[in-house]
Amino acid sequence: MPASPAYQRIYAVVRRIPRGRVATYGQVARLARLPGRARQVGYAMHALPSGTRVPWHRVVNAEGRVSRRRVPGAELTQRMLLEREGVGFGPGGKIPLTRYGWKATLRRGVANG
DNA sequence: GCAATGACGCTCT
DNA sequence: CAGAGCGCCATTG
Repeated sequence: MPASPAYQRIYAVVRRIPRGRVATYGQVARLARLPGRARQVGYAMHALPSGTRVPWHRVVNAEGRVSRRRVPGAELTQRMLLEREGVGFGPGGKIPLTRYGWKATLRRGVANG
């Protein structure tokens, strides 16, 4: 069963995250035209199958940290994948979003900075 | 349909 | 900068 349309948009946005950068759940939600549904973004990530091509590991929370998950240790995997792409972690395991944050660019004629 | 859960974010202190 | 509280609402049982 295909994922919900909303999920498809979320995945589409996540796929646009460039390598070596990260986006926040809220950011992805807004880019997916689902403002305020940051939680659902996380839920969509949780619903991803193993072996997916969606770079879910490039999605972190607003604090620039890897969110705690139900399964301990899995967060280390995400961190590993990010470091492998060149994303650096600061003290406290926080990623400086000012440096590695994805500067989102909306398509479809939406003006961007 | 109802109640509980959750890979979150913003505001206030 | 760090911690606590409230709001958000789709998904799940």
